[in-house]
Amino acid sequence: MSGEAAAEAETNETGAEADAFPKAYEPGPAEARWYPEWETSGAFRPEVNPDGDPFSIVIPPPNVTGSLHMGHAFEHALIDATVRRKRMQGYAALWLPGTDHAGIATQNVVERELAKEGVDRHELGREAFIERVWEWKAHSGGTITQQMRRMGASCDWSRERFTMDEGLSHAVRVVFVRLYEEGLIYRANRIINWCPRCHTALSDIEVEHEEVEGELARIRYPFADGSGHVTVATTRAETMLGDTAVAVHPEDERYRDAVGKTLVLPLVGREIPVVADEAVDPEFGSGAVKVTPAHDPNDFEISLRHDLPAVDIFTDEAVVNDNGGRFAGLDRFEARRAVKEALAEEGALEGVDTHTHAVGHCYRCRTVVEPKLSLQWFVKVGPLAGPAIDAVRDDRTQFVPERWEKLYFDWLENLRDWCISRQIWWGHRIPAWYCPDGHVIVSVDDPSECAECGAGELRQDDDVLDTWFSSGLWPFTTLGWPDETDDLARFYPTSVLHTGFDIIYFWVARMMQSGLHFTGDVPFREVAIHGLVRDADGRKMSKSFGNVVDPLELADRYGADALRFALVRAASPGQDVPLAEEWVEGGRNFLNKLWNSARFVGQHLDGRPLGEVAVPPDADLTLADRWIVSRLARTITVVDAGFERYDFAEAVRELQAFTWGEFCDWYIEVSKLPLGAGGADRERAQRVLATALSAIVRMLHPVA
RNA sequence: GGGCGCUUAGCUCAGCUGGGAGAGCGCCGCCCUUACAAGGCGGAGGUCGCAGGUUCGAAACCUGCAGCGCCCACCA
Repeated sequence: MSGEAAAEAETNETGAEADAFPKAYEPGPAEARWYPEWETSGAFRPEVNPDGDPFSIVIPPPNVTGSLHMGHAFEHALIDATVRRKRMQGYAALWLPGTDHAGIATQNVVERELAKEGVDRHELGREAFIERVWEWKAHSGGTITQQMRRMGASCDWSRERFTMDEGLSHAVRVVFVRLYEEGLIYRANRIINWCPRCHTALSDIEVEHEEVEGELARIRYPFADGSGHVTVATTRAETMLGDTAVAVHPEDERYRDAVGKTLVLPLVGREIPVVADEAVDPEFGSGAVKVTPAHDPNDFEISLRHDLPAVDIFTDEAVVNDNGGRFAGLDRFEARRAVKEALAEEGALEGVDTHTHAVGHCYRCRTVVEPKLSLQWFVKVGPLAGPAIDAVRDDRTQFVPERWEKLYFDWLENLRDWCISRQIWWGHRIPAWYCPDGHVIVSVDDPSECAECGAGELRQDDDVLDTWFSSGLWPFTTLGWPDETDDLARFYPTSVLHTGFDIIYFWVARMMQSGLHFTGDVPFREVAIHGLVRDADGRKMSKSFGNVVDPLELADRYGADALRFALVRAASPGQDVPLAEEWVEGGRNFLNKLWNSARFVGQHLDGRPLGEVAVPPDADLTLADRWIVSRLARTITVVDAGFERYDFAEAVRELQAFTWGEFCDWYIEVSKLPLGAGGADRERAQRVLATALSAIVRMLHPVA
């Protein structure tokens, strides 16, 4: 911490206490000593600059699923650099910290913990289970905040928030009720993405598509009147058990006569119609599509247009149910094999081709997602997306680098309604109640009777909200919304959001929509997108790869500042940052160099504090003096510009090159002569040295 | 099927508005010279992916190609 170097230099007035300025840079004790002092003195609170203009950043709240990883350390280093710099510039700078309850992810973690004890959450029951998750949260959340302190994060802990705090939970209800009353939240039976492992619905972006070498089975469906057959192609043969029609394109000559006729579904015997629908691509396969309304979104749409029934053939575990007749009890992949075999026996299987296509997986557990017709809550996003697009179009919010805007626009322009209900226990329970007569009451406060019929027996919806529903409100709920608090007035809109490109859809776009809708203003003026931390060979850090590096371990070995320095030094805007232990070692070496330059300067100030000497000399400057002063001025310009564009790498590299290559290698060496000469020469060199050192230390403070 | 990014020294990368090829780490040689061996001094190392084009001049701008990586996608 260069701030400490300066502090040490100033307290070490006599230069006599050798221990106070050891020969080697020892970050451990210094970091441990200063952080608590800074925190308790209120140095991290915006109130330290009471008259400053507000500058604010809300943390992308880490999930309370475990501990911090290198990605967090990196992101926090960038945020901290930004906030520290603004604080130095006199802004009332706020970095608001906090954590996210992370619904499915945390529930899964706790369920795994329970499994170790041989307990299933259903045995515990809902309340006891949630109790357990709160215990887990207390533990994990505490770990995270301690780790952030260890890394030197200058956030205002007095304003720490959690997505399931009382205040934020209240805000969630207010938002839900308001959207419901505006007709922007509705409940409907629709095809959603179902995870058979997590037992819950997922939104479209919670599904990760992956190219798979699959198959395309051609199946013959005979006409009921015995006049031949229609061949359909499918990647999921087992779903034919739920077919209720076959569709062809209305202009397709081949099927002109077939439309309106009846087919007999093989294996099942159900009579199903041939319908004509524009959605069918006559070029694909045979041009005839089997229609399974309960298990395919396209087919569901077709079924609505032709008034077809939907037959759900799966249980919540994706095992064939009673609608699957003799295949009941088989898991969907077993069923696929069995159905093909049975079809082959009947002579209905025309053939099977290989076919690569994308298959959706649950982003939390990697299980293959099952499209399923289900009664869920949705947000109608159309009216929300427009303003969010406009706000970025007219630069009320700017992305850095700008190219990410395109991604943002593409997504918002093609949004489908957002499924927000989750069939899990950990999260914000949906504020909807049902009376015995089927009336629905949506309310901020728990109702005691049905608003329509007065019935007293109300049952609350069992589901909880998508975790991103509450994190999407983060920039204003953390500041006190819906109350009109001083903080909300002062710090909203926030200044900049530092975040990764991977959550532009999940989080950034949602905050933009909700922020604009509920506060009338954008949630942040800028979105600075950073890359991913990778290993020294550019590979993604992953547990299965065994290349994850624990930030705390590196911080203990080289100092938190050395780690932050190494991370930031590689952070060109939007680029991934590779990290090897040697880079961190290099950071530590640089700080050691700086430490020793401070030690040298301190030894030659005749006991005067650095701040007192750091004034430009009035005597005539030597060539060397003028050179270093001009180089310093240039460095300040470049470093400043780098920070301003969030090009931290540029700023830090320049600063390092100047400090080491020019100030230490040349000026300090040259200064030894005038320092030894004494008199005015000595005084002049002292002032130049102190001026430069002081400037360097202050320029570095945002990072280390 | 769309879109984006990358390709510069052994490794990881910077090079922003065209005119000097750079950094960190690694490597080689000599130095424990009282700020610093976590260091100092000196040094090796690059047809800037390929092919064209624009220009007095291109690593940088344009076009095409190749390789790598990422994101999105309800052609069964």
